[in-house]
Amino acid sequence: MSRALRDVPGVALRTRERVKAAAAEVGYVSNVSGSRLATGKTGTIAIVVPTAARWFFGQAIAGAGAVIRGAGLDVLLYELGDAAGRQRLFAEHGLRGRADAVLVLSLNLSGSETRLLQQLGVPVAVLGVGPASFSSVVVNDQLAAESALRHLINLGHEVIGLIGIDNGSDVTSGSVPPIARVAGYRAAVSSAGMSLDPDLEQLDENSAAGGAAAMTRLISGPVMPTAVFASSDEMAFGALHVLRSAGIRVPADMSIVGFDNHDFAAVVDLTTVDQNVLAQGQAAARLVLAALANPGAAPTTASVPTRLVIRRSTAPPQPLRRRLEATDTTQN
Amino acid sequence: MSRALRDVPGVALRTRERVKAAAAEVGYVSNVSGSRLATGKTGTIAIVVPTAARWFFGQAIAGAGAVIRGAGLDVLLYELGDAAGRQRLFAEHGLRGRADAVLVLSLNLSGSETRLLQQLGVPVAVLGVGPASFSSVVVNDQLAAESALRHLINLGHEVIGLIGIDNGSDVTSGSVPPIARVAGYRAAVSSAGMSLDPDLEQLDENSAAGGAAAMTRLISGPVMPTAVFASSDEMAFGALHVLRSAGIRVPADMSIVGFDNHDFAAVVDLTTVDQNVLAQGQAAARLVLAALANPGAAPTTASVPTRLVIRRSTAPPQPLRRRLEATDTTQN
DNA sequence: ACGCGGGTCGCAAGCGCTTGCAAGTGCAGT
DNA sequence: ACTGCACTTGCAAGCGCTTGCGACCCGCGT
Repeated sequence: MSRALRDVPGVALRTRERVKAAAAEVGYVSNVSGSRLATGKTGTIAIVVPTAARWFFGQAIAGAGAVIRGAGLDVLLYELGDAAGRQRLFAEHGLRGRADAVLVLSLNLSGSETRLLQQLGVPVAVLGVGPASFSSVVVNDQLAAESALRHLINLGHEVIGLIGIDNGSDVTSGSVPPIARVAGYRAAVSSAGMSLDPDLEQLDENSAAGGAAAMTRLISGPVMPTAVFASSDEMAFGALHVLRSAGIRVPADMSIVGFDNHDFAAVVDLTTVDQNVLAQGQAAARLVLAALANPGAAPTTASVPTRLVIRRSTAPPQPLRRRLEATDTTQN
Repeated sequence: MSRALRDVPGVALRTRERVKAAAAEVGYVSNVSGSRLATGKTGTIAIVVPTAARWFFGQAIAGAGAVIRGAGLDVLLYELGDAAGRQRLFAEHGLRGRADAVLVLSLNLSGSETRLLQQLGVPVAVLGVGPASFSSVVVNDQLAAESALRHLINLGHEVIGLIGIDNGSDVTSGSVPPIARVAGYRAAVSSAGMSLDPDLEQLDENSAAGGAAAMTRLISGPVMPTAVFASSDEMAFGALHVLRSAGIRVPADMSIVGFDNHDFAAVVDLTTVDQNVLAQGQAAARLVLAALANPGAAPTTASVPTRLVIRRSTAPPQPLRRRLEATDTTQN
């Protein structure tokens, strides 16, 4: 008897126990498909993500997954992979009926994608800025970037470069942060009375290679900054590599601050803005669980705080001084 | 008519088209739960993994996921998280009826866990060494470690340290490689006519912090090695950090080689053993798909080749020379 | 023109579970 | 001892899909 196994009221305690004992004896396990059909619920939440192979998404998946599993639900993982994969998932009815809710991690949803998600008829929450019709968890990227910049400004830096994220046409990348972080950079620089210089803003793809390329452009440009704000730690890592190869010492010759607090930021002593991605994932999952529990409710927006983590990649600018020999280019 | 939509033979072409057109018009999408109940297949493969938040598993999930999705199946992600989560998944019938097959990534399965998986009655494949009853994809860790060691030996190193993985009681860690890599280290050292010294073998948890701790012990031990083999890149990163802080230059004063070819190995110029984790994930998925297509078949073992990637963290040992000033401890 | 057979079509019987409901049980009140 | 009520129990009707099978249609051969 189904009611006994599921602890539904309306069954005498004795009967319940008898039934459970019998079930255990035979090794009976209720068939999931049957109950899904009968109830219409799948007990599953879909997580849609560009790829699981990048740090940010790994963190977010782990955070969200823990909360979802804690609620007794399963997680169905959809990695978009590339544009074709993205198309496939959204265009066909790839998600229909497979999950009770969906969690979209850091994707710039197009209008039609938003519409398709709505037509699914299940709660949707997004990580990052998204359509107003969905719950979302955000980080104040602009403010966070500004705080990083103020740190550099307070140290006395007057020529500060930007390494920004240029998503280009890459579907595996995130959403709005790129712009917001650039805006934070500009706001802080301007309000410190310094002028904005396009040569000091170098955008590239969000990766170590992109960061390296951007830094290369900065240190070979018309004005050499004494400090650089990188929009992601991965880009900062690439930038550090270039600096090391070029014999430019950090932080003596150049300060650098990143964004993320990636696991390896501590390993390379990178000052960075900590955005707790794990917590963001958890918050997003909680939002979607709340929507599931209370279907009528209006979409909510949760905000996760950031904080600046100061390590040893930032220091006051060195006043005109002769450059030491770069004896250590190969040092790690 | 179900047969028309699914392109099952036995339906006239004209009828099929008519049905499809009508379905499209009404926006009809077949109910997944219904078909699952009727067919007994879920169209889903479960991936069991300690956590999605680490590089290795992110890569493996992405690799396996791409193949699974390519076959038109969904992936259900189970992260163990901790011992309790592991217990929960295996002990209760957490997986029963939810997936047509399961892929276990890098877990040392206990006897009872193996038995429970077998009782699921679905194909199981594992990434890493596992029970003979399951298909598996492996890497020859010992040979790979030996090749790394031979590289150091050929460079002329005669005192080579080991930073090894000590899983301790951590469930979120992997399987057999720790031992195999240590064995490779010992085999190569011995066969080069050098003697093994317990002080040169430092085990710690597989993380940057663990690598740092192990390296600290090595450079403060009774014999100072001129080269070190680290069993994972993450440990090597931590080790590099310690060396930099200590003013020990790489590779001038100390060579170091890692294992993994982690995304950031290139960024820190780390010589390392590339084990194509993405390919391992793909291979594991293919194994499980094959088992699904051909239920009777005996378990297979696929082997993924490794290769040594030489970067700038290894060089011949410097013969007795005076140590330069460590002016650059803060450099990045 | 009639019969036959290959090819289609549509009905209906499940798949295993949930749940409303009628029947049944036991106990307290009269 | 009988009636009434609250609580249990077990039955049966779906949930939406797949699939075996009988009914049917049409065109061919005789």
